Amino acid sequence: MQTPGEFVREQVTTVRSTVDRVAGSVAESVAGSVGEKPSVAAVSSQVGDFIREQRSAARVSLRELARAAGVSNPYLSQVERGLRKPSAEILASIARGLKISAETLYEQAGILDRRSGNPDTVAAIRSDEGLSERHKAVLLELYETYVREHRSATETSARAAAAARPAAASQPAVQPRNSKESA
Amino acid sequence: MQTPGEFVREQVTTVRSTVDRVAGSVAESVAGSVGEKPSVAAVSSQVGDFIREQRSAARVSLRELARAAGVSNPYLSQVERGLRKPSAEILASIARGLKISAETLYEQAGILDRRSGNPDTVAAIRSDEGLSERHKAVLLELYETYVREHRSATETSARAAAAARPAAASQPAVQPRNSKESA
DNA sequence: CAGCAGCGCTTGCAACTGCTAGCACCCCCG
DNA sequence: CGGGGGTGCTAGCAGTTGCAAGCGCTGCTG
Repeated sequence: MQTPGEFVREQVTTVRSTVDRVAGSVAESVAGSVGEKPSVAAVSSQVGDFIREQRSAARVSLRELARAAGVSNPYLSQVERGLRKPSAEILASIARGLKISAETLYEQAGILDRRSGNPDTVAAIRSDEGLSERHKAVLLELYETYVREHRSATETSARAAAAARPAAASQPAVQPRNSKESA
Repeated sequence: MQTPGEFVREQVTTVRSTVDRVAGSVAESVAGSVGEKPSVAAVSSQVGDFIREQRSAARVSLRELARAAGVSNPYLSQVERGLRKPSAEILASIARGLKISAETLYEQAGILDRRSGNPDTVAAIRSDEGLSERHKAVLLELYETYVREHRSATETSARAAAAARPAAASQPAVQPRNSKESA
């Protein structure tokens, strides 16, 4: 029987080989939704629709929002109708005008991927100076993977305890073994 | 002892960096008189410097990164030198090529606010309720491994820097090792 | 009725982004 | 020496972004 330390070490080794594969898709998980030209048009329309929704909800005219945001109203109109694809700076300005977070619009625009997990943990890893940027990216990706697993495992076990184990085997090399060890 | 070629190369490098510094301050003082521009120029230079650093750390040529990122190498060169301000999409592509998260580059570019995290990554992971205990252990082990690697790379770089000081090779030779180990 | 204020949108343009073609330089080989 | 491979950068250009000037429409007022 393995000691806990050995078990962890083995996991780390397994994780290492997985991490190399995962690392290649790290920024892709963020950029993937921005990569393909076809979806760009849809995304422009999405953020435009979203802006219009928020503006309507706030009962603000296009000109009022444009003024508040510091952008031209014709341009804002074009953005809302998906005719133009605004830069991040413009999105941030519009967010300010709408009194919502810029990240919200970035996500709608497909610029920023929604992060799972605890923002504090994410921020801790991101700001840790003892890590290289690449290692940060790898840890964050793994962290998110685990959080998603934990979440789905929690939901699955809430539904049917018997089905919980097979469902946990949906993730790559790491989780299956983990699952086996606990069984 | 330096060869004549090395000496000339060193001189050219020195001249280059001087010119860049002077050019940078010129652009800054010009932009400063326009009001908003200064911070934009500074930010463009910041993300460009950061990209160059990460690229050097990864021991990747400009062309290789450009290829990996799917952007043109002249454009990447201009971005690194702060001559152009890339869109979020381009930043995400570059991040993918560098195998780091896009958010990192967004932060450097001033598009995304940096969230100050818990200074203690270990504590953050430990107290994260979105993780199972096993996953916490795995993440922490990996984290420690990475920190150790980073630390030894830093120490190696400190030694290498001392040895390399006469050659004045402020360029990478140091961190590539880190990159190799993680790759 | 005309005039005014508001609404959102059209049009043309300057500035910018990201690219291609090519340059200058370096190193190595036959 | 010339040729090949690599490096990073220059210059010109097409397409895009964000703007200003202006349009057409609606409702209200004297």
